[in-house]
Amino acid sequence: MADKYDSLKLENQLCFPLYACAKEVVKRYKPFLDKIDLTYTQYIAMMVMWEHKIVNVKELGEYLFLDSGTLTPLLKTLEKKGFVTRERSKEDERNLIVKVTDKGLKLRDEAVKVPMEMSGCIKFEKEDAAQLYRLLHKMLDKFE
Amino acid sequence: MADKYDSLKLENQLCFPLYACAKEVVKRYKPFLDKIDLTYTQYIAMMVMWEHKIVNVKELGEYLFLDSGTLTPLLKTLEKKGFVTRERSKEDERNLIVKVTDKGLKLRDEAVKVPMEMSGCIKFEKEDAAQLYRLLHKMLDKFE
DNA sequence: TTAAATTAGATTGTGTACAATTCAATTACA
DNA sequence: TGTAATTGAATTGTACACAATCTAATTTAA
Repeated sequence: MADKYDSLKLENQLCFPLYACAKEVVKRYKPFLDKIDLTYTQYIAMMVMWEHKIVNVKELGEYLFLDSGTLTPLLKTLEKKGFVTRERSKEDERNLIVKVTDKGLKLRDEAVKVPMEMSGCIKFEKEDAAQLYRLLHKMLDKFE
Repeated sequence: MADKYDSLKLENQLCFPLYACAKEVVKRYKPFLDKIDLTYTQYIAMMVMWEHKIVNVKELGEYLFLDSGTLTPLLKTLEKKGFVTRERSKEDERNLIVKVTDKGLKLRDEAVKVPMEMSGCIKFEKEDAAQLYRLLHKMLDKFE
């Protein structure tokens, strides 16, 4: 039953379950992230901010694999919500310095609930999760 | 060095490499898909069309994990490009029947090059790819 | 059999993603 | 030193993605 178009079947793709899984997982974050007024992309941006406190847009983009076209409006939104501040660097005015605010830091105490709630929602065996984590990072490494 | 916020570190997430990998892979399809005038989402939609020839929007959405809000404009675009036709079912006018056209079928002969070109682009060992495929489908299964 | 419930798509509004371009600041170098 | 090249963000335009809502067609059940 093999034919020359087998490589175009959805079930023979690796990219498709990757694409679909990522979407489905992000979708399942929504009800929990709604409670702390963040979208998924804003949430991972805040993860970087919580850990590093101060970054510029370029660094943030490298952490998140996102460019200024995505980050500029996203950071303006986070600024409007009061979670970060944005200002040009004095040493090099090309750099935009993003800082987490007190309000942003307070949000962290709410956000710690999210990973807990999610782990209750997606039941994936520890072994499998570890394997998946390893393989995805192995792939990501090839992209840098 | 463990603290109560460890669960919020980017490096401790499973969702993030999933999200980032999916994006990076789709991005790498672009130069090849440009040559056949398809976006990634249009490409996977055409995969379903090449295999099934005729589907309605609901079925297509179930294959692709997408809803009408995404598919309606996407199918209109594919119709404009001449790759599919859209018409209401006579038996049940709620159903919109999507059919691949001759031009759409011809495109398949160009599209078979894409998986080949991609496999040359992303070098992932067969063993790892198989593992990753298995784990992603295992996760997708939990979402249905 | 007709009013209520359900179903399939379409529409609207918000928020990404990203390629391509622009702009201003800085750096390199002829 | 002054011009060219580079760099970091912002902007523009296109295309998703999806929640929420709407509409029309069909099914259900009283």
